[in-house]
Amino acid sequence: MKTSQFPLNTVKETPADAEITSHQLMIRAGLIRKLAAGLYTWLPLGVRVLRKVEAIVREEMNQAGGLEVLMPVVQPAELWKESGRWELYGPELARLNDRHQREFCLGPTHEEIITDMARNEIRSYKQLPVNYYQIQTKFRDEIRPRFGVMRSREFIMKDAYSFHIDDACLQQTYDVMYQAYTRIFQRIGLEFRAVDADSGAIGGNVSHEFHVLADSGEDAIAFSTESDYAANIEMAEAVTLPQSKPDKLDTMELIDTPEKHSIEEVSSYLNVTPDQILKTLLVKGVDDSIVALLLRGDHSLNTVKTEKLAQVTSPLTFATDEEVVKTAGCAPGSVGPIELDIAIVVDRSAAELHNFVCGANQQGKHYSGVNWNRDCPQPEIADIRTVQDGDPSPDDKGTLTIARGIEVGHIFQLGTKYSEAMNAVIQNEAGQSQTMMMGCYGIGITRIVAAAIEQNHDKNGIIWPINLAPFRVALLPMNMHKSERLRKAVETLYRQMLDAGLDVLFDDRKVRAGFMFADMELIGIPHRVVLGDRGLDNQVVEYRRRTDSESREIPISEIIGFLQEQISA
RNA sequence: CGGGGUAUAGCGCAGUUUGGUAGCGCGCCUGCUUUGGGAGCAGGAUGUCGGGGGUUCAAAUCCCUCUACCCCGACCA
Repeated sequence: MKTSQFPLNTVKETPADAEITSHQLMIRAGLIRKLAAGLYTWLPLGVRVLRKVEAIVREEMNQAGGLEVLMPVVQPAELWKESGRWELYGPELARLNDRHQREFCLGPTHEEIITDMARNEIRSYKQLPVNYYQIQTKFRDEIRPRFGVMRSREFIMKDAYSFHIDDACLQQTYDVMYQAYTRIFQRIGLEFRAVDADSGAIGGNVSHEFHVLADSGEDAIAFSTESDYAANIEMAEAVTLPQSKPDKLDTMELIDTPEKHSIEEVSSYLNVTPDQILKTLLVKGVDDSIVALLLRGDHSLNTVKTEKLAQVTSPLTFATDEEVVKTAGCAPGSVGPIELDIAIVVDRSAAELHNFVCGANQQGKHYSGVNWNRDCPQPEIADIRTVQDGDPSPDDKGTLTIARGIEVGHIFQLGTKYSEAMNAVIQNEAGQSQTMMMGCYGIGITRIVAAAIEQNHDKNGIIWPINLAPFRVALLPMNMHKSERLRKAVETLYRQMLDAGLDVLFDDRKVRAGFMFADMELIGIPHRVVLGDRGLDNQVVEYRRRTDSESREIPISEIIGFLQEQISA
């Protein structure tokens, strides 16, 4: 391709409304333009990248036995009412009426549609397992779209849905998809992790997320230094951190802690470390009750884990200050478990404390030297804290490291959540009706493009992994308009590159050298070949990798072979 | 949805306090010179000052109202 036929819509200035690097660079490099909040137009250069991602995903899905389908964006309300999600989904589901006032929605995901298709098309266990997928536009009316295509309202997703006769069969396909996803992200060329995940609103039990590692990621993931254990921090099991048992137990004392409310204040005032202080949080429980949650002072509450407790409400809601006063007899900051007559849950590590400090349920007073059972019955123990960097890995191998990740893929074992609600049954070997098992598998195609940039850029622009690059080679002539001999040589080289199957962008614009260099670095072309009159005299080109800081000379006759080697390496 | 902010040329911004009929940089067009890291000079085009209403001789500027967008919180590929 020549730049004269493929205009680069690059801009020098950073747009005011783009916050993160990938968003800024996508605008600056001319990949996307904003239409409205969370809605983006993909320009030609961006589409080339998008198609490369899609092609890899499609190949690997086909390779893994997936069957491509294409379902509508607009979906009838009836199916959503059948699954129960018409009511459950909330305002994120964009609803609309047609001219006959029939209700529809814009598909945020396609479980209902595929389940409807499957129940119509699949009759017998002999047709199972099947795994349908599509690469298609989704719409979610996000409360707050942000970060460009990272969290947009309209986006492209690869979504796959598998159907099975039993659990074992589902597990098998799930494993195949796990492997396929691993290959996809390897081929795309990003540093990633598969992590244990919460299955959230989609439903089901087993689930894994695939995260591209990047400091700007919205999710925190925890992984072991010694094993392949990895989990979303929401899910990562916090193991008990035992406290060395003291030789003798202190006596419990009531002490004045005037105006000392936070853990830090109490800690420095009493000169005890935060891990010796018990933190008491009051949250709303079922049936308008209040529940106390106890944590070590240096630990923080994990809401995802806590919401799974039977005693508390979901979503988790903190008690108001008035409710705290009414329940504990004092304001937040002095609350503790002693003689507190409500449901109490203590975190595993907090249950290990001895001689600890806690609130006394009297304004401005704490107890010190508190011990479980002697001073206060030990409450129900649960894992309700968020793991921290340096915690032991739950599999007992190594310690946990916390990293930031961008969720680009998520696979679930749904079980019969949708097939049961929508009566997707088949006949089994014994001739009886049986509800199908389902799995579902998503990849954010548009998000991958942003994540790739987030992980791979420098001050000059994007650094594409070779398999995502809109063009793999940039061919830059120096002042071609002044030298007919150079023009001929570069045109010849360009044709030879095309004939050799190289994905090359030939910059035939009449612009200065620096301008070309800056543009090609901004749009992130991995390999750069420069040819000028001087090089022509010596029959050499200058070659430079996007990640290199120096160029090297390669004989013109060898450059194509050299590039092919570099690209396949 | 709650809290905060912004809206002036394609982009980035000044002008608003103190009303007088719109400007800077980048980009764009033309010409000349230049040409190995986003060139220089000269000339040029481009604005319902977010929309509507009001006050006034006069509104980008003051008042009312609506809208869009951005940032902070809960969701997710």
